[in-house]
Amino acid sequence: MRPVIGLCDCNNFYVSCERVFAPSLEGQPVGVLSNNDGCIIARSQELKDLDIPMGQPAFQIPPSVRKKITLCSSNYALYGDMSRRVTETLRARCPAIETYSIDESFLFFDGFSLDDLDTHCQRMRYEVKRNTGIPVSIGLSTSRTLAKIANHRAKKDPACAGVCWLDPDSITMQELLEQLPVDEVWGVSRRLGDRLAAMGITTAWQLRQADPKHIRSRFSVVQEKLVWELRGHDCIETESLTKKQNIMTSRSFGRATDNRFDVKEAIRMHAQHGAEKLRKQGSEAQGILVFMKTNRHRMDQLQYNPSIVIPLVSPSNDPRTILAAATEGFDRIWKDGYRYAKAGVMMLDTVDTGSAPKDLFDDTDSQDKQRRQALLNTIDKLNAQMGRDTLSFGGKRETAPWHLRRQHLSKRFTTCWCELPLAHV
DNA sequence: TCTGGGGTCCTAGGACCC
DNA sequence: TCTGGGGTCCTAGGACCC
Repeated sequence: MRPVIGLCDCNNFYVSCERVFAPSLEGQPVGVLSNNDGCIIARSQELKDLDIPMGQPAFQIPPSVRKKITLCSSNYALYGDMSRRVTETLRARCPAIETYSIDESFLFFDGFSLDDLDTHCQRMRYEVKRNTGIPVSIGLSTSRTLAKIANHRAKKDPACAGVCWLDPDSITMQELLEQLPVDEVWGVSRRLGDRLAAMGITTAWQLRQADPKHIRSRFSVVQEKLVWELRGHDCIETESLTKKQNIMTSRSFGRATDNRFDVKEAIRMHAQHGAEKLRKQGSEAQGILVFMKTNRHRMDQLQYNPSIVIPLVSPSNDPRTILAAATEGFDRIWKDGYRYAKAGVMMLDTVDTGSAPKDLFDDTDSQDKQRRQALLNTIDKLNAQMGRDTLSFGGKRETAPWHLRRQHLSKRFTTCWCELPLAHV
């Protein structure tokens, strides 16, 4: 018997997080918006039932519908912390766990008896709900791809009560795969789906029956693995995702701007956040990429989307080094006369801190290095305790045009003392 | 007025080497 | 007609994910 893999997925995660602290939203159509209150990125079932699609720009929702629904700005401080709490609860019942995204984790049930698994998973669901208020569903099979499919069924079929085990070689599995359009399989999107359809493969079952070698020759090793996954063989690795090779920090601006100072300030902020993310994962970047963009939707405006890579002399996560490189990059690509709508910085080709060979020309003595490290540790500690950007290099203005629009933001209920929910007696 | 922000992996093809 | 053959490394770009 192959080992059982589970996929635990939080139901409508962002919406569920909002509902934990606003119970009146229960049963109501609720959506969560992307940064800048731009597009719908999460929907409650009630909102899905109103045929509001994923990715819909908020301003395109008809006023008649807009009146009936609640839209929230995204609150990543809240969602990130809730996600951590969900994972902690799961880990207590299943130590072999692999976080896949903010709302999904793979669970590895090696050594568990199949007979007890349903009860065990029901208990996990109950505990997550009790400890965090978040409803989850668990799908079980023998590969990640099939666990994903089982999870979908766990959500949709009331008879499952939130947990669904699918034997890869059962009739039930075959029937399910025969009804599943191939482009709804994890890893197959519309484009690939069209190419498969041209070969006569339109259902997940047909893909499973296809010759893996043939699929590999027509597509790539990724799609070949998919065939094996559909047959119940676990062959997709996801755990290498722990340390990021590149770290992107970027945001669209609340308002577009042609002001050099504004854009530079945004880039400097992203550079500092990037350096902070590097230190958090114990990495140093070997180079940084700086970019800015005009609004691609405004065809009536001049477009300019420059980017530049600035290599670092030696790998670094020191905000002053990163800032200097980002500023240099900015100065080299900046042009007057455009209305910029977005800017960002990417930390490139990260390596473990201290793993790089020593730079021969680096004459900083070790005492200097220690002082520098102590300073960075203090900055990180303060920002972690007191909130992001409590301490930063160069001031920031609350009114800068690049600040996010967040008109419907909930509180940081679980990560900020001054925003704890209040109980009224 | 208004349209997200991250990531990963794979392949093809060029540069370069012996 | 025919222009060596095999290998590595790097990068750009495509495709997909949440």
